[in-house]
Amino acid sequence: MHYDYQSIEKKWRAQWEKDNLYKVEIDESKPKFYVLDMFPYPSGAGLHVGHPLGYIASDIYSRFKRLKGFNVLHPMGFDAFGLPAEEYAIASGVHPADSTSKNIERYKEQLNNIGFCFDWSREVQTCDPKYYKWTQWIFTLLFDHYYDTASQKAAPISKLVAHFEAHGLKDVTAYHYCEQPFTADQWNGFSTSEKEDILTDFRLAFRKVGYVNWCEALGTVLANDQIKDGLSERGGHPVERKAMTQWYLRITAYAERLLKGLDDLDWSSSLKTIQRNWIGKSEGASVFFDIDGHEDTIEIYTTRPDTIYGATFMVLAPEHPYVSQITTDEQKSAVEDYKNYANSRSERERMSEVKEVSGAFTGAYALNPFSGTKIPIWISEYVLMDYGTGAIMAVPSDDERDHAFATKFDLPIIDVIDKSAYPDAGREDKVGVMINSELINGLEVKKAIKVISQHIEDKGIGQVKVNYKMRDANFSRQRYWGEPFPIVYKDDIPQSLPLEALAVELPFTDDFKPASGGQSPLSRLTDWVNQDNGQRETDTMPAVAGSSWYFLRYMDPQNDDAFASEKALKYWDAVDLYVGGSEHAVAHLLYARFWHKFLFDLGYVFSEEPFKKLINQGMIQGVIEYLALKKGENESNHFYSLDAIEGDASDYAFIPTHIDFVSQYGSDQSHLNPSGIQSFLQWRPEYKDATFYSKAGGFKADALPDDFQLLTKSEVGKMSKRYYNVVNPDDVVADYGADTFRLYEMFLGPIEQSKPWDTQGIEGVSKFIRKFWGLFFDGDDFKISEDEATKDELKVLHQAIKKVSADIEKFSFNTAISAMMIAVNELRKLNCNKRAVLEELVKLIAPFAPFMAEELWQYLEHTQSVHMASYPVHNESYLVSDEVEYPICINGKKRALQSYPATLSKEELEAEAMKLEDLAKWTEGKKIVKVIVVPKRMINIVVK
RNA sequence: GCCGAAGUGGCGGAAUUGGUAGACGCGCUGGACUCAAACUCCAGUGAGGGUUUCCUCGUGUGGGUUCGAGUCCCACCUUCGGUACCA
Repeated sequence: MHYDYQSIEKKWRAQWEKDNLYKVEIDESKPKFYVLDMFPYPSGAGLHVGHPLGYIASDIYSRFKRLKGFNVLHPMGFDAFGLPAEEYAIASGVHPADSTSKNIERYKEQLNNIGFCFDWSREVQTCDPKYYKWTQWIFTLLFDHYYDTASQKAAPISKLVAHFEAHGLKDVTAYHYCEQPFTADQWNGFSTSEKEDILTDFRLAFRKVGYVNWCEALGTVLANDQIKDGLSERGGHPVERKAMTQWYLRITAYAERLLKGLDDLDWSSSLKTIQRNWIGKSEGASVFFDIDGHEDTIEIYTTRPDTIYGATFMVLAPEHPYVSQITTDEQKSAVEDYKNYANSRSERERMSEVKEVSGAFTGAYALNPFSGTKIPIWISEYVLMDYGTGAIMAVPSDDERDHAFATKFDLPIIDVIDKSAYPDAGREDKVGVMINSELINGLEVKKAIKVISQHIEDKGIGQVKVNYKMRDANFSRQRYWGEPFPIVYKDDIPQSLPLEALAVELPFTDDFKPASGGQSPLSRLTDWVNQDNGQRETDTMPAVAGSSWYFLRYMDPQNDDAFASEKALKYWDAVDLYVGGSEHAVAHLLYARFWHKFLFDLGYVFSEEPFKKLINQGMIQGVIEYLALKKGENESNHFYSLDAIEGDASDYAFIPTHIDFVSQYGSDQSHLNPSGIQSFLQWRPEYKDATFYSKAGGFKADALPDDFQLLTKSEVGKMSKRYYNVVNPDDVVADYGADTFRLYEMFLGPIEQSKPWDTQGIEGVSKFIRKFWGLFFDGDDFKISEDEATKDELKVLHQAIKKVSADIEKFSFNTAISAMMIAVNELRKLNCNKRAVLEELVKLIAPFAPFMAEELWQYLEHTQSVHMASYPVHNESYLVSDEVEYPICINGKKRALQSYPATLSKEELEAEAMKLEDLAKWTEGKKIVKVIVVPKRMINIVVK
């Protein structure tokens, strides 16, 4: 019988929806399993074939776990706030709420088309006030807490205030940035505003003036990961540094826990490394240097205190607060000029430039605390205000940048380490013996670091210190389409709103353009801004806000009294398997871990880490097909086949063409044939008069020879609207069916790997599906035998069960599919149509091809869904063979193949092998040194 | 530059973790069916040589360990991803 995937899939999609087949509830009688996908941003372009890769993998795993008896939570939702909808609104006038909900509908349709087992009753949309009410609430918690370093967890600000009232800053155990000590009396005398200024240095959500990545064209601040090569990732606009008051989250308080927590996570080592590098822990010392003729001292941070005798100058960041105080009159103009220069330079200029050393001398001198030498203080942009203390001791002998700086400005260099024992060591390697360093001469570097650090602490000029590269997270965006802050300013003092006042709903507007002076569009809505109790914050939260806790909401999505009930949070606990792209390696995964730890500290969640196991699916890329258009006078007129290009490739412009027109797409032979050229011209009529050149010469479009080929340039790249290479899963599903599509994406290779989309092989899995189907039919009749299965049939079946189960557990879906293909091929050879075998096989394939499996299950006269059945378990006894085929090797090279009864012992096998006549020619005249027998594997005879 | 991952047929990729390299699929070649084509089915398919049942080479390159290496060790090359003045 013909396998009619279209009617089968349509039928079951409707039936499953009607039955609420995938709805899950808390069920204490079953073990739970939480499978999560990174929820998508619903863009206007819709899903392309790359998006479902991870979803298919997690879907198979979810279905497998359910069949294995787990209560599986497998939800889906939408990361619905974000820049693209707003950009689209500015360009088209369509309100982001409208375009977003339309896009979400489209996404859901596409997802359902593929047959995912999402429990849609648990859907979450981050732009829904019912959802972001809780995003705002968590923010208020962050605002109202600080990090207590004694208990190593978050604690309420009220506790801190009580401490201040009784003891001032003294003995406070908190992670904070407050530098001015104060007593209890002073605190109690402070104004509300002064108190708030101090509390700001403690709150986990706080405001500060920061240097931010300002994008004028987009009218907003961007995160580092939204910038590529100094340009905004979206739109490619220039980005500059600008000082603004912004909201920040004090994620740095959690740096150590975020770092330590990685150790126990089942994530790929590369992902963990990325996070470790991002956190960037370093151990060193902070040291105070006296300034010649000034009261103040400059604090520096170094990981190489051992080289302190080699510190021949100091460098401050241009923004360092001391710069103006210490600069001498003679140097004032030079320093001012340099500060202006550094400030004016955009990120792009800094990054695109070849490293060129620049700086200015302040005219001031510091005193090296150990050698006592007067050393000049410079400023340079290579020292960053945001890292360490914004000041360094420069050791040109042992630091590349300091060396380059010293060379350029002719500053002294003193060698302090004898590295003659390590000829391969570089300038910054921590090896060698100290010289020219009075207190530590003769010590090895590692020992010297310890000894000098002790001296530093003993002298009271500094202390051993741990530093992190990670910065506090900028949490403000000057945009419309995001969560409003639950903050009201009263006399400029920010106050968090109580839960009863939440959600602070995003007010309606149809004017999305940024307001002047870096203000969000919300600042124009004065009725909304001005409240009885003060003025609202007009910035909105960044996209990471909503995605930092969405996985908790799925556990109890309708709850209006809590972000999720304690019962749900305790039952579902944490995500057991998280599948998503590595592009979220830093921002999302780090912030989500941070929020989760914070909620854990407060007792709202019951696990310290949110994502126990994480798999990064690779990207499915597109192939971009370019046409070579000759540059020059008749710009729009001359297309060249790739093999007819004359001269330099830079004389040609390569314009992307729609991949639908290209024959042998993605190969070396990709080309436009005459009908492809006609399609191209219909699409781009401006080229209708063009001439097309191949090696055979130039032709007008209406005079192309039949065999004309215009070779195109194929390049693997992003699948994107702008390259006209987007492949919509709906089309593939329409052509081959969802089951084939699912199987094919999995069959392409390991899910972690990236690969270009290529439909070449899809026929293979399509054929497999039809063969599978065919096992159940004789002509048009469903025909199944109730006879007992033979030994051979059972062996084939149980081999498949064993392999497929093991492969799913290790996410090796491509090999699981091969195993099923092998089983089907073998059963066809055996003409097997026995229920005892085929019924098990249907369950085996159900997670991969849910529609076909369900249809066959119904043919097999079951009334309950196959997706609620239980997964087959293999029986080892069917797998044992009576005979084992042994390769017989001479010196490790296979020379013969021989079957022996499986029961033979090592000694018997050796004796049997020695009798083989085939081996005579290899052993003749040689001495047999030894024989290695590995039972069930191989026999190797070593001769000399 | 630094960190991470990976290099296997014409292609996507297997290889029980040190034990028959190339499973499975695509593509290609030949054959059957057909008036013909598609579908389907059968056989072959790493390279080179002997052409029958055989031999040599072969997992990025060069070395090493081992009875035996795609797998382990050392050095190098290439590709992809991350990161970038982090003191």
